[in-house]
Amino acid sequence: MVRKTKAEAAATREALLDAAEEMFIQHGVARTSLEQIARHAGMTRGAVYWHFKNKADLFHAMLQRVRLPFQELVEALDDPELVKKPLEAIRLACISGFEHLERPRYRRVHAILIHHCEVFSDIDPLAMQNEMAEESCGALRDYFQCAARLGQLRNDISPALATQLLQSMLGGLFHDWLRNDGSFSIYEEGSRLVKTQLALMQPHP
Amino acid sequence: MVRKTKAEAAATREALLDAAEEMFIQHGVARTSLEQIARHAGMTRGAVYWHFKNKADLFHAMLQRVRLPFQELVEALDDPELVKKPLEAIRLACISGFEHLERPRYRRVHAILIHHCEVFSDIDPLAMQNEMAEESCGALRDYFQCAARLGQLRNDISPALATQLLQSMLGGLFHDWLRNDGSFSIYEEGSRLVKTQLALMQPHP
DNA sequence: AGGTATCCATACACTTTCGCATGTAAAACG
DNA sequence: CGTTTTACATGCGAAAGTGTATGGATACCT
Repeated sequence: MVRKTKAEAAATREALLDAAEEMFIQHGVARTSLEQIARHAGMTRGAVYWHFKNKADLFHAMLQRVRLPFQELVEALDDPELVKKPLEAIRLACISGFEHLERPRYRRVHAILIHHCEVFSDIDPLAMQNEMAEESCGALRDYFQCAARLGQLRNDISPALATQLLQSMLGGLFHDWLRNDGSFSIYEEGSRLVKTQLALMQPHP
Repeated sequence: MVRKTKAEAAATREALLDAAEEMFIQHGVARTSLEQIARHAGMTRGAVYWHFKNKADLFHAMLQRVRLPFQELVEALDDPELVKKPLEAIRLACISGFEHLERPRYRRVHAILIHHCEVFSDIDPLAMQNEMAEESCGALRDYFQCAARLGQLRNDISPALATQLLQSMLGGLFHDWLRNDGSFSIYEEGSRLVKTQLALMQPHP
């Protein structure tokens, strides 16, 4: 059995990516050979080299399956009332993000990107992380500025400062969660932390 | 010239560790060979294998040069008045920690541990990070509990929640700082963030 | 002063991995 | 239905890295 139908070929490609995820998170990116990935998917290296140029190309393809931009999380809420309550919009967007992250594939790939891969050849994971951080940070800032204009932010805290506080808190929580192998629910913990932090930032009643 | 005096031998050992730091942070741990480390220090692999058992042993020795426990930071303050002001103790300890981290060697090694190394053979960087996180987290919790007893913490925020908030914020800031290659001062940014966050947690005047 | 342990360079064998070249049977296409 | 292309498996050469064995010159000790 050699030649497969087009659907089967696409399935083996996905299977290779799945196998790569599991091997990467178990042994690290650098320590897993293309042979191990292929064998774990029930294939040989020939399949890998047919679907991907090399390990960097495979790695890049793996990341493409989990991209989630922050702005889309807010837009997905699709509630016109939220323009009047930007802090609430932030809270709901964070919760939505937590839900996404708890899906196994998202958790695995982000854990790989942050904890299980070094710089190699084509790919610079730190640059990718910076890119994602900058993106969400910019969106956050917009909403905090909106909140400040509406008087829904303590006036002794600038929008920029509020952004940094929340951004750092989210990042720290995210890293803790990944580092502890998802031993707690980032959805529950994150919801509590974000709710508390945003409450602290609101003006006194 | 082969046999060196004991002081010279110790110097070459340090030089090897210095070279390892630079190569690790530049190319990642897995992608740098012992040959590269030795050549960069003006030696050959023979010197490396004399001073260290293998790469994992060298890596471990590199980490031993920068260990800094959180509790010692507080004790180093050595101000008896601080037992009455636990939040201030936390703030000063964080600032002291930031000062340590800005020293180039500390920054380099932590960046390597967090961003430039994968699990390999003997060493599990995630376990090390968890150990360090647990340690500082426990110390933080003690001080927040003390603050709660003294009525210096908002009573709608439990000490555990306050600990998680600050811990996450510090971790996120730390990662951002390392990821951005120290492009901003963690001392200045961190001082502002910690000061603001602690102020938010205090009861209304 | 002589012997020995130290400190490091050099050389060699071995393993691992990569990239490519080739083989091949079935699916896709006209 | 014949031809071409696809979707892999297999095999080979080259390169890199590791661990160790050996050599040698000198600092250190008695």
